[in-house]
Amino acid sequence: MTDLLPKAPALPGGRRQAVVTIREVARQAEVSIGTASKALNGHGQLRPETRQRVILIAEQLGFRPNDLAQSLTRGRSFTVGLLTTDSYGRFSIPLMTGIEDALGPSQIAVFLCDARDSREREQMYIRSLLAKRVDGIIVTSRRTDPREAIDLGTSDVPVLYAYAQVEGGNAPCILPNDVQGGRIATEHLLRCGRRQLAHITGPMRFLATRERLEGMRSALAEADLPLPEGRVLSGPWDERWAYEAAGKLIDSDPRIDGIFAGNDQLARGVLDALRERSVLVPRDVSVVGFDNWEVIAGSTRPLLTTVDMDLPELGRYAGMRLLAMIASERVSGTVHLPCRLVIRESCGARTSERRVEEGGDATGS
Amino acid sequence: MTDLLPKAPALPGGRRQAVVTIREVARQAEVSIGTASKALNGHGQLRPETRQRVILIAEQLGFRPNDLAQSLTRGRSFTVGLLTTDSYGRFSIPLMTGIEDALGPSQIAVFLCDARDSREREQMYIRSLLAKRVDGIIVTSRRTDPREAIDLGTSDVPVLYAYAQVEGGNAPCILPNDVQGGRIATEHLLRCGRRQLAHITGPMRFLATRERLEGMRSALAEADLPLPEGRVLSGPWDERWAYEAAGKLIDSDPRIDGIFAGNDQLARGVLDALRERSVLVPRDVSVVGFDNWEVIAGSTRPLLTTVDMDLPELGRYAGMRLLAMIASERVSGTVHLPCRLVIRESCGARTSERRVEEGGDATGS
DNA sequence: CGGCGGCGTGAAAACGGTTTCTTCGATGAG
DNA sequence: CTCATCGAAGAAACCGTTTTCACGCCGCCG
Repeated sequence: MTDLLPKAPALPGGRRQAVVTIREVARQAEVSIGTASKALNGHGQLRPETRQRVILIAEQLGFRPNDLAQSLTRGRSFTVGLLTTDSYGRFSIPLMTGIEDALGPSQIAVFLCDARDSREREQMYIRSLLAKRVDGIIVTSRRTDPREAIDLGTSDVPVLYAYAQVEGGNAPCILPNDVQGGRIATEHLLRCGRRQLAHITGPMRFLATRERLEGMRSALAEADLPLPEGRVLSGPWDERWAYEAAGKLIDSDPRIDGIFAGNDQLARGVLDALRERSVLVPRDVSVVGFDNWEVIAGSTRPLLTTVDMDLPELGRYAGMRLLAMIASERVSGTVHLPCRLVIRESCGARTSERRVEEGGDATGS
Repeated sequence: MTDLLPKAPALPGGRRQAVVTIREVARQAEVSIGTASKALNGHGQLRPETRQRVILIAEQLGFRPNDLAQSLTRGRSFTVGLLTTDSYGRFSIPLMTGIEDALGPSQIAVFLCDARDSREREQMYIRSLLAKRVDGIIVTSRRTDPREAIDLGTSDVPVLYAYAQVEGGNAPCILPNDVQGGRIATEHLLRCGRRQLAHITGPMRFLATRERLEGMRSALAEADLPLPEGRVLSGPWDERWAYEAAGKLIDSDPRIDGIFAGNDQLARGVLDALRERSVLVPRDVSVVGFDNWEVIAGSTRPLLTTVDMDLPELGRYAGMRLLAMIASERVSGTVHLPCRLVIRESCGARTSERRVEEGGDATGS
């Protein structure tokens, strides 16, 4: 009599597992479990009539196959982990958006784990992801400096680094092309007729800082323009520092007519300093930022022209590559994706014509 | 002929599942699978010697139990889903931090899903979470206006709304106390000796906007001060609008000595407008913001005194309640958690003494 | 009319664990 | 010396689903 009751498994308390299993579907459709499975998955050869009947019953009952059981037999979980140290979500959320877009069609879900810059938390998450038998792991971060590879133990789950890279080795990494980003920012300033350029940027210990500067240098070199030491100011990623630095710079060197800021926050500080000195942007000086962080670039006066790393696209690309790795293709090496310029008001371009400047193609290395 | 292909082997290609199973552990430890399981989980009665041997072998082999299999027998997955529509991560990431803190000790992992404001995506994620047999779902959003309840079909998985609420019904919701937040902001202005207060805030269709205003009104009423209609300006959540609004306001009504802004972005616009008019903050006018969004509040001049909703704490609280629900406790009704004031420079308080003002206790409703 | 080859279906073995039920031997009490 | 007891371990059922394999039935051909 009561032996029909599911005998309340591990769930403490008395909550009933209202979930309907394939057993129940099979019973009501008066077929075997195996047949029900085939009917629902479009496999095997069944009489169309039978198949329809099973499907109908399943729908009526609101049957949803248990992913856990499916994963167990399939040997994979249709899930990938996104491991991040970016606790603000500034980079990881747009990245995740792109990854989901790439993985969605394959029915793969993405699991975001925030390691909060702690080695132990990271290791904990890795173990958890491996235990969940994820199909792959994407590692991302708050900046693109090389980091250690994650430790997978004996597992051979595909791992890919997106907006993050590994020191040495040839693990697959997807990165924005900071050099090209610095170059298009500079080229845009030149195209606006600016010749006396300066750079206000973050600490030189960051790879991104150095690469953006390198891009600027190369663009200037092509135009046969110098970049005197005094016009490259490196400090903390701090708006107030940029404000002060820009103030001093423009006071001591009023000929400057174009400033490339290492990120949007710095650019904002620069704009403030200029405005307070009644230096008009973009009439007197053009300013370009980096990041296209909407909350900043969309509210400065004037609106900020800035470089966009297109993180969603980077995520999509990463997703595609991970898919290939899951399909056992050997993927390795670093790929740099181009940045694009988002033109707003701070360089003097017509705001009506809100174009986007593309850089080169993706380049392997 | 190709009708044999669809059987798409779980793992395409030849990647070897290098993972060691409990079978392998049992074999090498020369015990049965059941015994191995007991040894590793501290169950059953085994000779200490046997138990140790199994554990040792398991460690050597780097054995990690397959969560999928465990979840299948246990009937639960030790995973909860965090469903958000906040594509910036501005609210969901801090919230997630708190949730993880609360759930971590119970070995429960958190799955962040970004529905991106699309009903279909949301439904898709819900189905996916249910299929993964999550132990619970926390719904969050970008704003706290009531929304529809999510549709779980026949499932009875515990659902909790954090920084989000459901219209009607008595689903469990955890919200910041915007009224109290508005009140402590106003009280602080009063404590700084300000008497001619104004409010620059977002659209009145947002619940948060109305509640913060209500809090301001109640604080002023207690102090027997009026809040004339003309001193409450409602517009878009847009820094530039606030900049212009504050400018006009202060021009037309120079007696104003305190401004409470509906969020930090608006506060920033206000500060800019005042600075351009050489109105000194905090000497002439005090300004309080709302949100304590570090990227803004930490870089205004002067640094912004603002209300913090303490999302991580809200998350922790939500996590605790969800835990109770998972343990089959009946939890319902809305809970409001207090906001706190983060004192920086924009109100004239000593910056050295960086205190935090607490509001009342949590209040059920 | 008897084998034969589909077709449609059910039975059963996986997947990797947990848990209950047995079994078996050693021990202590009567 | 016998029997009940207990400790330690193995056997087996189970979780929900997929997939392989075997089986019965049908019509067809010879």
